[in-house]
Amino acid sequence: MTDAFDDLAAGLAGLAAPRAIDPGVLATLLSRVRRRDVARGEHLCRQGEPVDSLFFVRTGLLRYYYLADGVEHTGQFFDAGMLIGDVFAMTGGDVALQNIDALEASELLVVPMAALHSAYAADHAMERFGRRLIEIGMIGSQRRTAALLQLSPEQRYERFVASRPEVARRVPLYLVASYLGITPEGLSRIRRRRVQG
Amino acid sequence: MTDAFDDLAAGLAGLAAPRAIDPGVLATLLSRVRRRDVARGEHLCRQGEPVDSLFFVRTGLLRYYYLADGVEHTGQFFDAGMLIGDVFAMTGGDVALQNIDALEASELLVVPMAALHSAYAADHAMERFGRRLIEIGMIGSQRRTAALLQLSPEQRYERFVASRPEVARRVPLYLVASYLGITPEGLSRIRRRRVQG
DNA sequence: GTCGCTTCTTAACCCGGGTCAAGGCGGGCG
DNA sequence: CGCCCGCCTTGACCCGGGTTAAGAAGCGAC
Repeated sequence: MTDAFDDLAAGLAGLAAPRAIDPGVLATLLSRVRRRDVARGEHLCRQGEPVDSLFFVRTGLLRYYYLADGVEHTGQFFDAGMLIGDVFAMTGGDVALQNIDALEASELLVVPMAALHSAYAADHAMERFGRRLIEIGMIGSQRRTAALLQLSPEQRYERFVASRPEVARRVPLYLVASYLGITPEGLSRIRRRRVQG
Repeated sequence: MTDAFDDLAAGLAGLAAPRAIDPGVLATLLSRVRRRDVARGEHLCRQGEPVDSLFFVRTGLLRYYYLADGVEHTGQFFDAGMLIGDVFAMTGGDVALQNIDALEASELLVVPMAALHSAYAADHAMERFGRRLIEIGMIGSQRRTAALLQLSPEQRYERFVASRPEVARRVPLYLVASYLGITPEGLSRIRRRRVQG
């Protein structure tokens, strides 16, 4: 499982690295991490159903989305190096509020929530690390809210392409539309305007 | 400062109460909490400026908002019993990304971030409590994102009134509009439709 | 009382994106 | 090879909310 640690450590290097975490606690946590390969289209969880893990994306691309009267609304995309999980389910909610599926064949590391909670309980520094992770996610979530409030669909599209060009290339446009909160037809028109005007 | 503790404890009772937190650590934290009364319209922080505290709302009503080319977009309202603070500034970002102001004359408890971080460092259970707080905020933020993605302004208004009737009564409509992501005129039309039919 | 400010509403016009319906295109599979 | 299906685009029409401009109601200050 050393390679799992390397990937996780590398992926999380941008955050305050887990320096002070007790090596034994970390080893125990990592020993419970499993690899999992998922095919494009495969679901890791569905809203209303119980989940017991969160996922580290080693390669590939995933998203979480909400389903409202037949329409999918994409919350966020996750590519290599990111952690994806249902926060509600992770914090005692037991069932997921979101759906998570793979947009490409992906290679994941599966972190059992029970193992994570054990690690939190066993080591203060680990708990702190978890707090930082959520805080960073919270800032991203608030930024997304701000974007939805203050930008037009067209501006959101430009900003999305500018900030995540890699993801924008790999994701089909109808999913980009569902992330921007518009229809595929709407996005198509926006793109045409950009080429012509 | 006992009354400060009571209020905080009562306000946070809905969360996993801070039972296991070391009494000494808690006492030290609470000893550094100060009361502050703010007038309607007063700002607690502005985007781009440093902040060093977060706030517990004892009475009154506040909000945070973003300013984009002269237009205010309200992120969330906070009334009695809630904690309000700029997460980015609270996590090493140093300056605020948000503006916070009082919509009514309010009575606050001011928690210095330095004191909070000391308490986090001093006690594992306190750190965990902080993690839970952020997690709960994160779930709320994701719910808000989902609402903006999948509901029309009209639906968002209905849902807002249904879920926070107290706040809806106390907040001027032009601020409700800025929370819903529409203009006061737009909200006015929505309300008229609802009355007529 | 009245001046002035804030808040809310109304009306007219505009426009972006939703909706519906149709068609194009490329790639996988039989 | 040819078919089908997933993905994308286009066009026509509609409609909600933005924009602009104006005015009404409430209310505090003087």
